[in-house]
Amino acid sequence: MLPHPTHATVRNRILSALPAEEFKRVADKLHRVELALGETLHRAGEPIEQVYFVESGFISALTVLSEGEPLEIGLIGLEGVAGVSVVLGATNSYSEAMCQTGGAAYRIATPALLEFVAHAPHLRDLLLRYTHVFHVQVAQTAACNAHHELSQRLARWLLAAHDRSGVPELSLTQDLIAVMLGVRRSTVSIAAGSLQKAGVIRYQHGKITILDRVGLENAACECYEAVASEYRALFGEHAFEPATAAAPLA
Amino acid sequence: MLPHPTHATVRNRILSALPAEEFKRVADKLHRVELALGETLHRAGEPIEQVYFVESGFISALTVLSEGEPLEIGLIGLEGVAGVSVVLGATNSYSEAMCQTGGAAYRIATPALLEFVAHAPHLRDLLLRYTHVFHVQVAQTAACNAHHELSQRLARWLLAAHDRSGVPELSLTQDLIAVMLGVRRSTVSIAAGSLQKAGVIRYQHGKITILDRVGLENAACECYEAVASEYRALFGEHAFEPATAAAPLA
DNA sequence: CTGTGAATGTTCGATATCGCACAGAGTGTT
DNA sequence: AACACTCTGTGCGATATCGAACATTCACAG
Repeated sequence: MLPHPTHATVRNRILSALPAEEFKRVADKLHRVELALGETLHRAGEPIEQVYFVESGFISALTVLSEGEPLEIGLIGLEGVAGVSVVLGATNSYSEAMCQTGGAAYRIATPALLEFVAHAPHLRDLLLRYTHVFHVQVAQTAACNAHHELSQRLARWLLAAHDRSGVPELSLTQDLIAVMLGVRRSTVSIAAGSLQKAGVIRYQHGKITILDRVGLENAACECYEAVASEYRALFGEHAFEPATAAAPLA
Repeated sequence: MLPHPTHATVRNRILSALPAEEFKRVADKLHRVELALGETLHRAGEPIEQVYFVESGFISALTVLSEGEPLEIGLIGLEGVAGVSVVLGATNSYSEAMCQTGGAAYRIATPALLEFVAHAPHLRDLLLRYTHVFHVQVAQTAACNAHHELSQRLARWLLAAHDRSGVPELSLTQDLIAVMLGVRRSTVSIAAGSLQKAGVIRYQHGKITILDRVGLENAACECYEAVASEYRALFGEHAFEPATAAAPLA
């Protein structure tokens, strides 16, 4: 894999949406990095040195509460960027950004990105629009956490993960999902068991396969669709679809 | 009250932080409006025609879930702006903005604001920074809703309302607070009763008085301080203090 | 094939909140 | 002073999830 992206092969939705001229300018400063499972890109409270345009896999944004466990507030995949808050003037990360899956990204040093943002209007607009839809995702999560049952939230989360990873088979343990959703693993076990009985997912030891995407959408709360539609409103109809959405799922 | 703000008397933190030259340019386009209790500034899904720089009282940003009740995701007071997402490129509001208290604001038509943002770098930077801290507030709320007990969340909310309104006596029923926090009124009644027994607040028929600010901070979860410190990091040490903070509370 | 560790299933008492109902207390109006 | 209405207190069965423990099943290494 080349260290710099090309406009033809880049998967990240923001980079691929750039006009050729801006893409060419920014591509030189982007360096491909492989993301290991469990790798932390940004730590809460610490400076954001690099910004990551996700190419594959997905990143969890986690709020760390002092008493104990982190809790996921948003997912970032190939539709987005980890560390985008530097564009708003933040220097340190308020959240933890962790790769849950293994994957890849193009990364750029924060000062270089800010330099481009000041002189590349399309990139700036795309990053601001992405900031907005990420904000909507977080806001919906706040309401969802307060009001929806775990079974619905689990279905929503699996849909979001599917969208962002682009593959129907996810390497995820129930233990990990429990931390993301802020509940006990045993509660996830029960909810996941129901989904499996209903035939919409299948899982065996850390591998979850989505068998029935529509069934999963029906099992999820409205929050999935609310976020997806905001993406579509700002990025167009196909912005949120995984690259391999057309491929058969099973 | 004059229809346009003056730099000497404006209370809104973003407007008052503008350099004189930019303030003068934007002041002409700002029109003072009184906000009635329960008035809706923006409706979910509808265009943001006007942006409001809050002068007094506070605005709730609410996510409306289809099944029923709205749920508050953030509070906006004189430190901020309602409708700031237009700066990120959004045209429609994803949330409901409602005035919970009665108050006042300076409002500006969205196209006029966007015109200024393009040519007033300080205003743009301030609005982007405010967008960031509001985002942090929403993110913290997402975690808080999932993990913290109502008694802590209630204390946090009262602190935030106090900061944003600038007065220790708030006209708020438990019924209203219950909707904001997404719980039953009877649950609020129990939590508020504990706080009153402990002597940190007092309330009678829709009036809540904060008697012991420090006691309330101790009763609140870390989420209050986490958001406040992010404000301080981006707006300076005093950005988040109510104008009347030095005045005795009781 | 077999053992080992990880992942998952299951149970159970405890708890916070729900959802609802009704009583009591305060405020403003006539 | 009496009334009406709003706001608040309280009780109670139902429920989702907690928190913890233990049993079981699967995948992989040797």
